[in-house]
Amino acid sequence: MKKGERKSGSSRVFETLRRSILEGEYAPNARLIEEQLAERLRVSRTPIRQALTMLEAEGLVEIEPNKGAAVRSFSVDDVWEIYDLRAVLEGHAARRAATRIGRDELDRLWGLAREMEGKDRDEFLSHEEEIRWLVGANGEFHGIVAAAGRNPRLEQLIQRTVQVPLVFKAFYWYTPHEHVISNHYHRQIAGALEAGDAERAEIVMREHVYEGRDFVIRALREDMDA
Amino acid sequence: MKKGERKSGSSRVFETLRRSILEGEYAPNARLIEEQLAERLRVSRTPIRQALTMLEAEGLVEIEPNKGAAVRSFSVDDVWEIYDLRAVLEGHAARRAATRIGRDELDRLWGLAREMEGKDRDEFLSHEEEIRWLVGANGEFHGIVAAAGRNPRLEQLIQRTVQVPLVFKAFYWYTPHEHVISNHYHRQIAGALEAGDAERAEIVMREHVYEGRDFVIRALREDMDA
DNA sequence: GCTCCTCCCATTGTATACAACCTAGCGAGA
DNA sequence: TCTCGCTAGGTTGTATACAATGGGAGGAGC
Repeated sequence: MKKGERKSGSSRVFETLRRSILEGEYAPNARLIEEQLAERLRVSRTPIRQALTMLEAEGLVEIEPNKGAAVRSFSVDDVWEIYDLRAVLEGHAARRAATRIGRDELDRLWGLAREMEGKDRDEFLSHEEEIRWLVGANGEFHGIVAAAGRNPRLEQLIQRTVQVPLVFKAFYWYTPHEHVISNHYHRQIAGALEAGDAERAEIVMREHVYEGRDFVIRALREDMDA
Repeated sequence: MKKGERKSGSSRVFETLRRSILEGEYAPNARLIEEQLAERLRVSRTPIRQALTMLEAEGLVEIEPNKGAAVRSFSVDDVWEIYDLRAVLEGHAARRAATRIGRDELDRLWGLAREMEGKDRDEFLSHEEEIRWLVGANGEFHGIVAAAGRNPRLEQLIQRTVQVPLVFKAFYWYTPHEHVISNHYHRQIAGALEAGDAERAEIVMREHVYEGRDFVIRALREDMDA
């Protein structure tokens, strides 16, 4: 028996649009016109509308009644808010995870931490591919911690809070220095979790998030000045 | 048709269904059949489907592909999860609110605290009406604190986390003793916020939430035994 | 009696037709 | 020139028709 859930058209549309938005294919504030999307994705407007409704709930698009949907834009204040939430939510997840995480999850965390440092990874990737890989690996790392908190609602909230277009863009701006810092925190987090030290896990995770926040905000300002 | 009603059909349907579910009009796990709802609410299936999609995002209904929507049910574990989140989210909101809340909001908090204690309230209400009033007042109290955290995303997360059918039911189970405790915490919270004591505001709010959690869990177990 | 198979119907998923609405653009009058 | 109002085109909101899915009743075979 396959684990596969039968994908209805609307959820395929939903996932497609979500990816496109997260990867920045649609610019912030770009209008999403139902008929255009329908034609592009070879479905009628019905599943498009359903997907847009779901995307609005996820906070990725904004729908104004009788005016339509647009890709949500994120101001510097929004970024600040988001990271404030991430610190609280992911910190709490880390705290819970410290007493709940399993051996296999810890192994995966250490493995990811090593790989993100460039070790155990000998394939040649283009810059674009490497970024994409890093986004995935980093996402998986944080996802494992979130899941190890063993509170599905918390996990979902984190998922929704983290998934914004900027996260993808941010990795383009990272310099080797930022990666070193980030990797350092990943090891610290894995260490605290392995030690079962809930207090330290939360603190370190929060610091990691704040570090990311400060960098992204700095980068955003520079980007705006340029 | 009355003038000034700008709301589209689907959002009216959404609000109607939401209220009904929150107030327990539809039992947990009850199937929500589109055509029945359509007939009852005098609209076609289209806005019904849209509303159901939104309700699923809010976590109030569960939609299984090709099988339809059902009112989501909440296990004891779910309740535990929810209150765990509430403690973190509302605690954080209270912390933030301590340095951001305004005079008028504080006044309203004190006013609500007094009213919930039965003071300044001389109308005669039936038990049903009183419960309904208390749910509203308590919701407003917590809503003000959440809003005073000045992070709209946090506020929204709290809203979605708090709004589950059980919250409404729980008030039916409260005895005078529980009300005394709850009111005591409300005063403590307002006091900490007025003093600008962020640390204490967070701690007291968390205690308040945990108090509620323990009571609801106890009540749920008794309810299941009976 | 038990299992399996098939068909049927209730219900959901999608497409399309139509109504309501918003906005841009033009022109008339002050 | 500026403002107001009107019309037209484009887009969203809703209704309806049709296709696809799933589950259950009932019968055939053992």
